[in-house]
Amino acid sequence: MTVPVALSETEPLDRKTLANLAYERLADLLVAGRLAPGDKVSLRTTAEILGTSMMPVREAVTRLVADAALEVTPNRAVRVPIMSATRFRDLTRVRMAVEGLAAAEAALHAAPDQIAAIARAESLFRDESARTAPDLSSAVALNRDFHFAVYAAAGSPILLDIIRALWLKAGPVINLDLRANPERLKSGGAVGFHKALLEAIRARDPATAKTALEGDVGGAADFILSRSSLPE
Amino acid sequence: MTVPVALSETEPLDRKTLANLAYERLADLLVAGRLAPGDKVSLRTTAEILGTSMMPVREAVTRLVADAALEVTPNRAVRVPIMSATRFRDLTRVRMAVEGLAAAEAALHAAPDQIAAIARAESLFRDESARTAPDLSSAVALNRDFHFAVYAAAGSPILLDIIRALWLKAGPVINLDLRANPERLKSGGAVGFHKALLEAIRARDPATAKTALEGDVGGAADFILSRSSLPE
DNA sequence: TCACGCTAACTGTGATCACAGATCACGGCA
DNA sequence: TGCCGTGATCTGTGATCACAGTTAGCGTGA
Repeated sequence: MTVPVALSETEPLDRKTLANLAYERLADLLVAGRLAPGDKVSLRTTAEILGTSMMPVREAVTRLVADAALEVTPNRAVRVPIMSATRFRDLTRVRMAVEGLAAAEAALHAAPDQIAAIARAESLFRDESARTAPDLSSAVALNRDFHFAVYAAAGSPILLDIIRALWLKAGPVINLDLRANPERLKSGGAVGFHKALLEAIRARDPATAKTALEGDVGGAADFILSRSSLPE
Repeated sequence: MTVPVALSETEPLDRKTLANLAYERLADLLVAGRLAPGDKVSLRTTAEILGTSMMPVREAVTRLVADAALEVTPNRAVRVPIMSATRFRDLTRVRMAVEGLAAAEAALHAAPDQIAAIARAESLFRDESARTAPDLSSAVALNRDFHFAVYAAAGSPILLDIIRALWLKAGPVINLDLRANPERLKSGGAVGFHKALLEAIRARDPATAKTALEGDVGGAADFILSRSSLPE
């Protein structure tokens, strides 16, 4: 049996088990900052909310715990980990290195349609940020879309998985902070860094792409650390 | 209550659940190359071997599947993924970048006792490799010990977790190949690269450390790709 | 001898139950 | 009024059962 090329190049999508669906739900909440550090996640309660038995939720939570996106405390309670300033700095360093690498690779390898997708995502995020009263949930989602459009263009599935795991850890801190300090959307340089990143990718300039991304990630981190609501 | 400093700086170890023990067992088998690509892993069978119910194994396998260290085929069978040459190249590129970064950080931040531990591990691996008939299982374990002594010295828990996940993917291919072609232990440059890496760390030279590690990882990968038992 | 078909044994997934331990709120005592 | 003890209710962990689907092997047919 022969299959169209476009189809054979497509990644096998996750088996649609209830556990995978539960995982995606929880992962979305985490990267969107809808779950805050310290929030408890009960297996039975979320199972009831999702309308399933405890089993799929249990599996989803197990995976998130393995990624350190959730943690189970010694007292048998699952919660979003409380990130110390030290750990946040570590996370930011790793993100700048790994996502910087992905941005550089994207500059080298992005196909025309991928560049178009990145440009589209950049435009949507810029428009939302420019509104007088930006919708925070939309802005968070559009920021994520832009970043992952770039990372997808790097053409490395393994790197992409690593970055996804990093965002699960960073989401609660970064996007919760954004909801608390929405002025970062305007005063922060996100829009500028995105524009620079897009242009670097268009120019096939990996070094500048990496620098732009590091500015974006590092800038937000500095902002949060200066407000320093983080313990330790 | 006050606790000794040395104690408070220690990482909280994994809760000793049966699921965690099962995970460690399976992870060890994978990084040691004792499980080959394509090998099937039955939940019930391994549960019986470990003397538990299916439940802990199920949880361990779930985590390994999430890391792509195992996969469940569309026909409901869990197996070690079969790595294509393309994917192996991707994995190697990412490993060189990430583990290279860790090596550089280790050169910058390694404490004296950490350097001593690295030197000890280097020596043990060198001795084993020099034997007329090296024990492959020992050599594989000692190589792992050396590498992770370096990565631990980088002082980044997050980077360490990422690298652990990479080794779960690489182990079956690399260490299975080593068992098939044990001459790589002697002809390959591992011992030399390790020595260079150790010296670079001692000299606080991150660039050289990164280069040495890239040589080690890249050299083994080139050897395997040239033998090219990998599909695609 | 080869091919077909059937059954029996296996697969992961989901649900349910059991259990030990921790938490929390309520009530009684000082 | 303030504090301590206690039981009801919650927590995750492990075991067991049910189910639908796949695989593999054996026997029967041509």
